[in-house]
Amino acid sequence: MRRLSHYLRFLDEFESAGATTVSSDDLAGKGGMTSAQVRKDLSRFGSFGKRGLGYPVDELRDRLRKILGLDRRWRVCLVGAGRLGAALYQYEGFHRQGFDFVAVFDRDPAKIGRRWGSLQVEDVARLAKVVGERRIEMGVIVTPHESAQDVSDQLIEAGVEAILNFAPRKLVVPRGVTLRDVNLAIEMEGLSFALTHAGEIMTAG
Amino acid sequence: MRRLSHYLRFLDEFESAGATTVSSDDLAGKGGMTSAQVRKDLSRFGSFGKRGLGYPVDELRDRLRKILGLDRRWRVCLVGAGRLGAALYQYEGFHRQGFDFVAVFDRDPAKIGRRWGSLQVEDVARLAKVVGERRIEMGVIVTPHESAQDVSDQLIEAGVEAILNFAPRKLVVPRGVTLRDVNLAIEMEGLSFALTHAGEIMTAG
DNA sequence: GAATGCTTGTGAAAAAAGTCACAAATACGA
DNA sequence: TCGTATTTGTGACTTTTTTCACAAGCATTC
Repeated sequence: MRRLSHYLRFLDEFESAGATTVSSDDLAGKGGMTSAQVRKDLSRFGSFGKRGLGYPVDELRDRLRKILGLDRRWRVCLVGAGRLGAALYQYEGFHRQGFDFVAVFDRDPAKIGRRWGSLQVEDVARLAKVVGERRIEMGVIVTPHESAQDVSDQLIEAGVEAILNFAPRKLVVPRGVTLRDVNLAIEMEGLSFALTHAGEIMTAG
Repeated sequence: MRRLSHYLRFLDEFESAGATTVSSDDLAGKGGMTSAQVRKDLSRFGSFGKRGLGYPVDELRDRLRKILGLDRRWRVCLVGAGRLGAALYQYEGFHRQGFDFVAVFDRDPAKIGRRWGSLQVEDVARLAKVVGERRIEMGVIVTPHESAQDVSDQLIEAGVEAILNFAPRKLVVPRGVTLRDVNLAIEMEGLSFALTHAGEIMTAG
C-alpha cells in the first residue's frame, strides 16, 4: 500500500496547518483520490476514526508510522559510491523517516577508503562481513547494471531481506526477499509515451 | 503501460544474445509475468507476431520504441542544480533513450553561472524565456519541496506538458499535463512495510 | 434530551486487470 | 503435400481494485 505513505505526508501537512482532526475527504482531496478509497485503505488496518468527526491527526499519524514500520530505525547499506549513491546518501528524507546508512561499498580501488560523512567507502568484497557485523537490514543498489545481480545475490546471501534497486536491470530474488525497483529511464519514457499519445483515448497510461 | 518499457529492455537483451525472434513466453520469463499478459499488452497496439514463430526482435523493438515515443529526441530541462540533479544530469541512460538536457536552472546565486558539461546553470527567473527559446518539452524537478509547486506552475505556464518530479510533495497540475512522481523516501517505506509485515498474509503489498 | 448535521465503516455493485484456454496461422520435417 | 509442433490473438472467465450508497455513531445545538 503505497498510498499509506502518501496519507502520512498529508497528515504532516495538516498537522503543520494546525488541524487536530481530518476527514477522509480532506485526505482524499490532497491526493486526488476518493474519500471511500481512503476509508477502505485505513480500515484494512483497524478502525481509527470517529464517526461524525473524522480521524485524529496525531494518533492516525502514529498508527500509520507503526503500520509502515517507521516507529523504529533501519540499518541500510549503499552499494555503489557513484554520483547517484552520493545524492541518496545525502538525501535527508531518508534519515528523517528512520533510515540510516551504516555502510557504503564500492568495487573501485580509487573510491575505497574515501570518507563519506562519518563513514568510509569499503571494498564490496567485505560486504558479507560488514552486513553481518553491523546487522544491516536493507540494501540500496546503485551500481552499474552489470554488477547489480551479483551485488543483489551477495546482499541476500549475507542476510539482507529488502533491496531497493536503482540499476536498470530486472533482478531475480528468491521468494521472501522484498525487491523494489526505481528505473529512472522508465519514468522518463512514461512522459514521452504520454506526450506521444496525447489526445488519444487511452484506457491505461 | 510501464511494462512496455520493460519489454523493450528485454528485447535488447535478447538481441545481444543473438536472438532474431522471441516468443511471448520468453519475454514473460524475463519479467516474471505470464505470456498471456505479454500478448495482451502488445496486441493493444497492433499485431506484431507470427503464429508458430513469435515476434521478430528487431521489428518489435522498433515498434515499441515508436509506441513509447522513443523514435525521436526530447528536449528536457532540469530545475535544481543540487546533488540529485547532478546525478541525473550525468546519468547516461537518459541520453541513450533520447532525452537531452538542454538547460539547468537554480535559484542559488552561488550555483548560477557554473558550467555543467556543455551547459551553464541559469537563474530560474529566466525559466520561461529559456523554455520558449529552446523549445523545451519536459521538465525534471529536483528542487527542495518548498519550491516544487512554484517551479511546476512556471514550467506549465511556459508550455511544458510533461513533468518528472523528485520533490517529495504532491503537485497539482492542470488536466492535460502529464506528471510523474519519484519519491525516494516512499520507495524505502515500501521496504520497511514489507519487512514489518513479513509472514502476514497480505493481499496487497 | 431530542433533533440535526457530519463522517465513518462496510456490504454490494461496477470497473479494471489479469488468467485461461483454444481456434487460427505458421514453420518444419518426413 | 501432409502432419505435427509451435505460438499468436482473443473471447470468456476470474480475481482484484475501485466506487457507490447507506446504516450506525458521534458532536453540537436548541
